[in-house]
Amino acid sequence: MIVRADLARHPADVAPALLGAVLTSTREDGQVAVRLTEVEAYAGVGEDPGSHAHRRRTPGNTTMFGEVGHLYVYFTYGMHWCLNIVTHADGLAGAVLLRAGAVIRGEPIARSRRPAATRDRDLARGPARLAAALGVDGSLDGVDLLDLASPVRLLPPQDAPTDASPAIRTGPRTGVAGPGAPTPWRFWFDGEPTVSPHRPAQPRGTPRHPAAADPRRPTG
DNA sequence: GCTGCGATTGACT
DNA sequence: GTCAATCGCAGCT
Repeated sequence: MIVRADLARHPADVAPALLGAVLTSTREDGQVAVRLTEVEAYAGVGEDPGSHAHRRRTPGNTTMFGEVGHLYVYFTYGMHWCLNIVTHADGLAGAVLLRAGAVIRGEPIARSRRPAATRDRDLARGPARLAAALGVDGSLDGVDLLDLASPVRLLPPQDAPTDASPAIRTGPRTGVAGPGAPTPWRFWFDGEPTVSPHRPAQPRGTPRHPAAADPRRPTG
């Protein structure tokens, strides 16, 4: 049983404790459960340049400033949803990004939602893939993960800790550049095949499209 | 009002 | 390894 107080701490403290926890989503087409294998911590205003809440509260990040234990869902790259669990000490804004997991229940449903996945381990391998496998989008932003009646719920690890539990590893976060980049706030299970490949942040200022490329196309 | 870019992914070479 | 897809928001004018 996960209680609110477990999440009312700094996201960097909460994040490793969430590894192995189970996220379940119950949607119209069925229930899918995922065991978390990779997470990243994002702290609040001023403290963490990589966080959505770094600058100030906006309509888009309001959930991050709200009660801990709620789901923060954001839209990125014009097509992907990403899931976070709101966690912070009193009066701050913080969240743990759910980067990857292993589907432990409802695999056929997850597969139907992720037709591009060719292997089981790819069903929830990556933040947007995890959201897709669970069937979660922006309409579920702000739901209480600790409410029994919620469509998305957070449950403690189902297996008792044993010597065989995978070691937790840490490293710099994915896609975060600038002053906050070296902060080792990415946590994952060592050797887990569902952990997403780490991609270093792309340096800014180097145009990806050469000037010769004209975005206009002839009609056709 | 306009512009650039992002806590990404999948297809293609 | 490289690159296109696609849109809401922040920052600037």
